[in-house]
Amino acid sequence: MDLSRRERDAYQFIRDFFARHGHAPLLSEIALGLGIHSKGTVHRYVRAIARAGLIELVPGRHRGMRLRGEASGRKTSLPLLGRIAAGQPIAAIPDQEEIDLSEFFMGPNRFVLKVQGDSMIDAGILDGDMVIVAQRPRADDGDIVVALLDNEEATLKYIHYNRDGSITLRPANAALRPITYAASRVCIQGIVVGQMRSYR
Amino acid sequence: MDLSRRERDAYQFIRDFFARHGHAPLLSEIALGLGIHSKGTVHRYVRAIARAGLIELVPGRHRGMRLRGEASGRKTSLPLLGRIAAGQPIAAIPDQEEIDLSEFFMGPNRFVLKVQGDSMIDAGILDGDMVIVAQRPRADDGDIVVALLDNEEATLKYIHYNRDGSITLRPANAALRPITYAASRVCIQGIVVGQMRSYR
DNA sequence: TAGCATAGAGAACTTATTGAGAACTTTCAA
DNA sequence: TTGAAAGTTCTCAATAAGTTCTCTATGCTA
Repeated sequence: MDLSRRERDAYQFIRDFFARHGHAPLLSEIALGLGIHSKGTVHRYVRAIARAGLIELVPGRHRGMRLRGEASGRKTSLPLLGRIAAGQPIAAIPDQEEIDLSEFFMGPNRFVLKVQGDSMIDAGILDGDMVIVAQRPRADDGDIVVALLDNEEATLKYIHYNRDGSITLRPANAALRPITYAASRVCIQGIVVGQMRSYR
Repeated sequence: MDLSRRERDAYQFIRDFFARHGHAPLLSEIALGLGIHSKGTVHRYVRAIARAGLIELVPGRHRGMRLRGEASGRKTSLPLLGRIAAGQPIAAIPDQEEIDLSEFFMGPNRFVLKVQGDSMIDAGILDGDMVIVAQRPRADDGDIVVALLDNEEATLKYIHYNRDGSITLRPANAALRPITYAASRVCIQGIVVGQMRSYR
């Protein structure tokens, strides 16, 4: 049982709402979130999501829905307590979100690389960090990409497209220089969508 | 039951679309992707791909197709392809591990903070990053800690213990100076065990 | 050259999806 | 207790998308 586009939007909103508030949204809140003015329509979506087995409905009740599946089961999330740096003690920060670590970086066609070397150090990507890469043949100007040079050497760099069609790969390290290549020599393996580091 | 060239193109596009968006494309999206102006033609290709058993069709529905085969399971791990920076094309690197994102940072009594400001920039912790903090009353010399000053201000700093019992909190930013406090003024909320960042 | 498979355009039709809103019942908090 | 707010069940309409055709063109090959 598949969901339509708006049904998926609604499901996304519901999950998001649960993560943020710890309880289910009202139909009117979903409607607001989706930019819809009819709660009848929203109700139809909610029923479709329930039919697909993604949530469970408690008829009649206000906020009468529960998440099903991993969403409610195994805990893969940590509380997001707030911002650090200034002002208040952390414990006092309200509006407790949850951040789902398995969702944070997951996506189709992604992989992880362990970074070696300091070429992206000024971008906060250090030696030994992991970068999450989305496999894609094209990037936008300014993206951090994994690029293959002459089908031999793989590197992590900022990418810039030049007017003459050539491509400049720019390290984030004051000690290293950008280098420009003919577009044919550069094969983009993917773009960096995340980075993580473990201290211990 | 082989596919023609354009049918293969269409199948490729569909797989790609699933990978990128997590759901099926419209006929018109496939048409756009292949540079075709007739959805009737695309429909013929899609039927051929279904007849070949590569996808499953749900007649009538918008985006009514499903990939068949490996593409269905939901994972919380990503392949760790290897190290980047030098030498070989990534694809050639063997020894494929999987890295489980929900395990990587999970642990008892941990929480996440969103970093504000540049005080730890030289440690690769940038404005907007998330840090994973293990709630602990004590830290080791040199750890990055979340410390509460005079029960009022929470900060993220390196911690150093001095011989006279005082505590020095040291930013990782050349523009800022370490400050030394009496131990009684510093309350350690936890130590940073991880850091992550999401691009775009 | 005739026959066939592949390719693409597009018309005509059917159905799905989306949204609004009315009318009704039930829940819940003051 | 009670009434506003919330959920439920409809219908109506507009639009977008899928389906089924026919027509044409272009190679390939028997």
